[in-house]
Amino acid sequence: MLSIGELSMRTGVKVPTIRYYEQMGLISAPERSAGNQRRYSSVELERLSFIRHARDLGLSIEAIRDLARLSENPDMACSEAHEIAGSHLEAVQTRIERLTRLAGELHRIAASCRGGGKVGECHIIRALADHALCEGEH
Amino acid sequence: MLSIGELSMRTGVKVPTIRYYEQMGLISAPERSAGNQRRYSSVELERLSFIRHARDLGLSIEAIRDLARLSENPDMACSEAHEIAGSHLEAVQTRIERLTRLAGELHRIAASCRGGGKVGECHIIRALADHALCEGEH
DNA sequence: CCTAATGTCTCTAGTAGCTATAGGTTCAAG
DNA sequence: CTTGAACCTATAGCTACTAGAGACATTAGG
Repeated sequence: MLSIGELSMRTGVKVPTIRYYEQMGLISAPERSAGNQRRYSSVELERLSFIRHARDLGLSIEAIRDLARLSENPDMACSEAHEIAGSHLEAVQTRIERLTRLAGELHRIAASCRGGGKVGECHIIRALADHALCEGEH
Repeated sequence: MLSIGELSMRTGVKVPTIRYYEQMGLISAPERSAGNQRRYSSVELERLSFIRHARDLGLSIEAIRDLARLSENPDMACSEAHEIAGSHLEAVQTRIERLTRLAGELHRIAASCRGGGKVGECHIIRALADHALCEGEH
């Protein structure tokens, strides 16, 4: 039986976050010690590791709730899991593209100024004030 | 003199967001009509465009507040502006790298399953449950 | 000039995913 | 048995908005 602190260390999920997940219904309420402290078994350790990993991959709490529900019914078809992972992948790729365009723009803006002059002539400020100076859209 | 709705249309910033920016001190409280409605001049139009553009580039409200303060003192050195833009660029690039690694991992996970089988043998679920199956770190 | 439709006002609460604080209780080591 | 760390609940805060309620203002048409 693990205390919440031990569970936290083993999974890398912070203590308040574990309690938060319990509140959100991502993990179920565990047993309690005589003095009302949470005591976890290896089942919960695995479940929390699963959640941690999925969070690291950027999945939302909602998506994880769905996946976790699926993983508890091993006989269900896994097309839903496939769909969740796929649509998340798409979202991530979209975000990468967007960020890449932004980085290009920012690079251009930042490079236009060595930081030595006065704000009055600063290209950064000017570029930010005037969208028309941008190369692409964002 | 523009109403808040007209200002919104011209800048692409939604009406409640404009009021929110005013509350946050990003823009100052404008004049009011006889009936207590906000009336904006072109000064505020420019300022809000500036903010909009900077937000589009992903800058935080905090950073924008600093930049906007700078842009009002044209005699100040612009090294600070340079620094803000530079450190933001760095943050964006870090995020891109991280996301790219994640996308690779997700792609691998999603590709391992065509969605036809049962959850019990699903590689997506298994991969999420077991970090050790991952290729890189994240 | 009146009416109806639309726009605007303030205030409050909700979103995601936590994090932090306060004030109290329990546990484990010495 | 005492002490100090870990734990408990409950509440508020974070970012950057968004949504809703209920009341007032403006404007175009008749």
